[in-house]
Amino acid sequence: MSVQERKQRERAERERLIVATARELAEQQGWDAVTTRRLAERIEYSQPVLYSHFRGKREIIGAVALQGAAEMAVAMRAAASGADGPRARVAALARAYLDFAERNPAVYDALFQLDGGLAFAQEDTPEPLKDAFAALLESLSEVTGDGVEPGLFTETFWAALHGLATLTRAGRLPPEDAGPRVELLVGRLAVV
Amino acid sequence: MSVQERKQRERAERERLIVATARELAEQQGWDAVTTRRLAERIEYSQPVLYSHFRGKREIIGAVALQGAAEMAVAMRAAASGADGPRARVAALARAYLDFAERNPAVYDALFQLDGGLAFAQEDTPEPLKDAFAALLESLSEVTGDGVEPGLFTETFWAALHGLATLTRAGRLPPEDAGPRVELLVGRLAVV
DNA sequence: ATTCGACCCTAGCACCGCTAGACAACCGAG
DNA sequence: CTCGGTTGTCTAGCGGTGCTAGGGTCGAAT
Repeated sequence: MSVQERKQRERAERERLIVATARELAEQQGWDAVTTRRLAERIEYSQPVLYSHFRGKREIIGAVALQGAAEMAVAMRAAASGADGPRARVAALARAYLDFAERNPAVYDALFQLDGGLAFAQEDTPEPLKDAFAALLESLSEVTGDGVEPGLFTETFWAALHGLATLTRAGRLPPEDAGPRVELLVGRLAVV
Repeated sequence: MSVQERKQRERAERERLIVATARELAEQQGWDAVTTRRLAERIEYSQPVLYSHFRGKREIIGAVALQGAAEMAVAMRAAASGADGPRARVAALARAYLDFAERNPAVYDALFQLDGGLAFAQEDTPEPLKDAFAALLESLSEVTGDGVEPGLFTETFWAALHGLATLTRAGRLPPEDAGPRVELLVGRLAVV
């Protein structure tokens, strides 16, 4: 049995390598540069090996997205716990969100921009995604205000942050006033 | 001279045909289906003809985007002029924006999601883009509130709408509560 | 009528995601 | 210890992509 176990371990290790390499390549040169050929070459296997781990490129993107969601949840909770009071917490959360998007553009794209074949906002949504949303909700439910469902508020707040993140990075918004825009958003949306 | 003029006219007409066909194909089957081969076949010319009008696929996307920006500006002003009072005007504007994004997904993508090679938020930004932004600013500057620059407010409001539009269409947000989310956003961001 | 230039098409390049089928290496049974 | 069979990997190739070089045709101007 130990032989099979070793093989399984090696297989899992190689799968991690694939995901890590895809992510690295995407962060370095963008997702367009992540081709199955290049990816295969970097992990020093032939292309078909990729398809023994994933159905296709889409699933690889999905795997990177899940990894990113877990990291994002951690980052959100860290930012929230480092601030005093609901208002400051939400401000810190918003800044941390945009910071994450800016520092990990490829991961952010895998999560929210590209098709990774993942289900969102449903029962069969993968746990990391649900948890990342929960991390936002934890802080945002403190400033939701009366008569509004916290889930709905979180969705709206998140969408606003997402808009800022994507439009800024796509060059649609000038990067200079990023700070004031976040302040404005938090100041108006959060009810203290 | 009249021969040259006729040729120029025919050339311009064909260029319009290319853009219209690209847009149509994109709305019907998505931008992935807009390949130079398919596009060439539909306009009943060979591929290289496309390249005598545009540098490449990117520029075709850009042309569709410019067309869309002009239409969007018209739609925004129409929605604004049909409502009484600043608050109702902004609500109508927001609904019209999301409606435009939902009804013309391919055009919306060309504008804000894909790379059409256009400059945004700069001096050399094409006029239609500037004007679409101006159309938003006209209504939003009425509800900006004190101590906030209307341009900054418009950018923030727009980003929030963009987030709602893209996340909803990408299946990241459940479509059911789209209405309440817009209400919440307008209610909190707009200062009456 | 002839030359010349503008125009368009055929054919092809390098790349893409993905897969069929050949081959080698290794495991377990006799 | 040998031998079948399974498991795993690779080479090669399919149909597609954006884009372009080069040849040929056709009409305008001399």
